[in-house]
Amino acid sequence: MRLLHHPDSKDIALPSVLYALGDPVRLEIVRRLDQGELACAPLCDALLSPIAKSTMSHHFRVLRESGVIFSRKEGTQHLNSLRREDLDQRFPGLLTAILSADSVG
Amino acid sequence: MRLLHHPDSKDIALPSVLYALGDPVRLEIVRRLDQGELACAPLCDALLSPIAKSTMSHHFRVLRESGVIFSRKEGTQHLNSLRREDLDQRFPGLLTAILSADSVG
DNA sequence: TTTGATAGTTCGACTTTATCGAATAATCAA
DNA sequence: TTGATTATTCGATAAAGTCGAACTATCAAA
Repeated sequence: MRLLHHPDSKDIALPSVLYALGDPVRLEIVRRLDQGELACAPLCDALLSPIAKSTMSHHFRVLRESGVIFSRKEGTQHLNSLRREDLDQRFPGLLTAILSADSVG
Repeated sequence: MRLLHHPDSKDIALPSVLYALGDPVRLEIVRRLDQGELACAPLCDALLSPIAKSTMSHHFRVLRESGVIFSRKEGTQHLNSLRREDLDQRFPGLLTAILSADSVG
């Protein structure tokens, strides 16, 4: 198993973060992670439209490599969480504005 | 000349806005438009890396159709401006957080 | 009007990225 | 070891981005 790459807080770039969040599926993932740590499978099940596992894997990688989420391995599953502190420190107000926005928006 | 399409304020969607801003060139355009209305050409000249006119045209379309900018035709040129009020009303704090972020971000 | 210059858009080709299903790897429990 | 669960990787197809060339629109000067 390859080590999961997470950028340092200082290396989290705004365009990458916005890009990562600029996809409806990934934005929905982030909304749910705001409630707490979750594995891929329950997130996948919770989505409105069915998405292939491989595609979900891709979405998690984009979120992880942009610095939006942190993934830790626990048994057979990966538990994902929002990097709230890092993001708040790096881009104050951004995550709050995004998560407090009308979810229909 | 086809009419330029601008979404109604209420139809501005968060994922689309984040997607539009999730590109370094478009983010740079928005940063400059925060200083005031500008046509494409001066923006194009001001960019760090040279971008083809046709590509710039594409970027402006993405920004316009997502509701981030307003474009009005004046003579041979299009003057672009940020839809600050609409965005602030729709997603409070978002644009402020993005524009006040470290530009190196 | 016609000509020329300026500002952007559209088109076709090529490159890059996204999505999917199938196959694979990793972990745990029986 | 076998089987079940969880997620990643691979190869193929579909979608989106980028470019230069050709085109349209507008204005100004002759």
